Amino acid sequence: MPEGHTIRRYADRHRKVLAGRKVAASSPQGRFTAGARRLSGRELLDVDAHGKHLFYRWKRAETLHVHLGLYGKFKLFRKNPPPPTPGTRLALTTDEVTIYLAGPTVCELIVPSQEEAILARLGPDPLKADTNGNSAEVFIANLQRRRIPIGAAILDQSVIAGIGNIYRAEGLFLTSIHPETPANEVSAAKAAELWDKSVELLERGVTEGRIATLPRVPLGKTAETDRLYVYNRERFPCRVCGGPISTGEMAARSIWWCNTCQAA
DNA sequence: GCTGCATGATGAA
DNA sequence: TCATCCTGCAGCA
Repeated sequence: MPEGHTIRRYADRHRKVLAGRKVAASSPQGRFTAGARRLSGRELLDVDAHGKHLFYRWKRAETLHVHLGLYGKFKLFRKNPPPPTPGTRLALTTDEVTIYLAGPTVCELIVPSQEEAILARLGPDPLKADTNGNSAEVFIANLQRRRIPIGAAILDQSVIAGIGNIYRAEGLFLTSIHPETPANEVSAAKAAELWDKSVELLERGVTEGRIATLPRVPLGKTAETDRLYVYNRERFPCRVCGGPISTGEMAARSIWWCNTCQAA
């Protein structure tokens, strides 16, 4: 379930439990044995997140780069960890915690030039808006350079980093932008609104640990569609106007919108 | 128990 | 545009 908020939470959690400690590493699955051996026993210095990418920095070793893709997951155990499943790509352990990583698209060691290349092809991260003062302007400029529909543009991680399929649909709905609108035809003011809404939604996701876009959602178990406006809600009326929710495909992913609330 | 789909991204065609 | 990576789970028998 990894959009940008999930990745940020992993970074924060892993920094908290691993930074400043020597970490034992192994690859139960065997597909990262050499890398794990290289890291094992080193001290973790810091963990960074940008968009959906994670960077683990070590004393006297290369940087561990992880991208979870669609299936990847971390699991953290404080004590009595179960044995790793056969698919566990990487196990990180200290005296206090055991972390298992399964199913990532990327799990590799990289040198600084490779990290620079990764960051160079990522757009601004709404979760870093306060440290990168010109992020909104960069995002707006990125949109103005593209003629593709904005619903496709904001899934492109080089335009804005960290948005996934749920935030795409919800962000466009909450800013009344029709997903088919060509990116370069969205006004700067509207684009700024979309950036601000993305910041707000992702920050809320980090705080709450799940994606909720309705103003008030009861804590505890709720169906996903009870927390959202349009995503996966083609069987429900629009929460704002009562009209039908439309669905289709854009950038090879399903998308949902309201033709009335989101003007073409 | 099986099937298909999912909050992602890439590389081949 | 499509197949692939590879995991978990909802929905259905």
